[in-house]
Amino acid sequence: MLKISRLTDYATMILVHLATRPERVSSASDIAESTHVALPTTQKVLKLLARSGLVVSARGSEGGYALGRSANAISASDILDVLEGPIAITECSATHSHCELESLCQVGGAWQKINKAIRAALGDITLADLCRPARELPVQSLLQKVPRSMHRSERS
Amino acid sequence: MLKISRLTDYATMILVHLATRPERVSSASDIAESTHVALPTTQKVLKLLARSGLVVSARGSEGGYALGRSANAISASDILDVLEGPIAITECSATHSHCELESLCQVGGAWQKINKAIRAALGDITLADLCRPARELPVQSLLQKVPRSMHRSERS
DNA sequence: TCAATATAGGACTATATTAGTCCGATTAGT
DNA sequence: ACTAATCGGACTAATATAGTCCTATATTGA
Repeated sequence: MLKISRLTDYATMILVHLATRPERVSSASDIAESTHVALPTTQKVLKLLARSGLVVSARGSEGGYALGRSANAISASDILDVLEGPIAITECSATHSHCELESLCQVGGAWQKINKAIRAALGDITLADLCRPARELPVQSLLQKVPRSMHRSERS
Repeated sequence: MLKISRLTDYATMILVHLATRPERVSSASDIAESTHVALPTTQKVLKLLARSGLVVSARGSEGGYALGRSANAISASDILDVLEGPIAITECSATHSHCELESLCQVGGAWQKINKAIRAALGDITLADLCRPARELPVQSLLQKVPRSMHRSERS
């Protein structure tokens, strides 16, 4: 819950990188070098982003990628939709459909509603916001333990 | 992102079940039968819940489980903390603290902020809310939970 | 006290998801 | 034509999650 995949993390970095270079296209290898994400992974992410329209691509020599639209027209939920799909917080499996305890089945609906509200809130946060330094935001100290696996170990 | 694990789903169902029976303790096998979750899995979830204090347990004959506190004193984020841990949305690993591209490193901080806002909102949703039909949920407060400075701006 | 009934803790396996790499094809510029 | 790119997708590896099972311990009541 509330964990974004590493690919989404990379995608965000890549998009921020592109947002700072609105004029020109950047090749996958340039982006990989700048973001310190391994090249094959960078390529994979860029392909997903390009297919969704969040970035536009130019093939061939001197080709590369650029933002598909301006940074404040790209929302956090746009990014999540591309990298993780419009996944529901839970799916009420068919095996529960004949459940006689309807109060339990409604729980799934509650999670869905929560999910929808969160996505809506995320729709108001833009890539331009993400480009701004985090320290400009009201700081609330939050000590969270992070699993080893969530670290960006793949970055070179 | 925004996907709860199946175990969390089970836990919620189990808690809702217990919330409807505040007077007596229910054994794991009773709960398994009522929720249609396999017994070993039910036991696993209950053990986690008991360890966290969300439910209290009584061992031995005539033992079982009951809610550790009233349903409106248990929040959605309490449940998530127990089943999924206080996971961060991303974390910039210490080995990259010397990264020369500060703007990219700050992206993680923005996700953290978003995560915190969501968790805070989830802290306001109680087990009692989850027992009620989904349309009565107080989720609209979510939008206010995101720091103002992160909302869409006209800048750039 | 003994037997029956529970939970407690944790090891273990199986499964699903995610990450990462690589290959061949296509496209565009020089 | 040659070179430098993206495109699509297959494939493997790594990781996380789910689910099961075994042994120990506690409680109750006959």
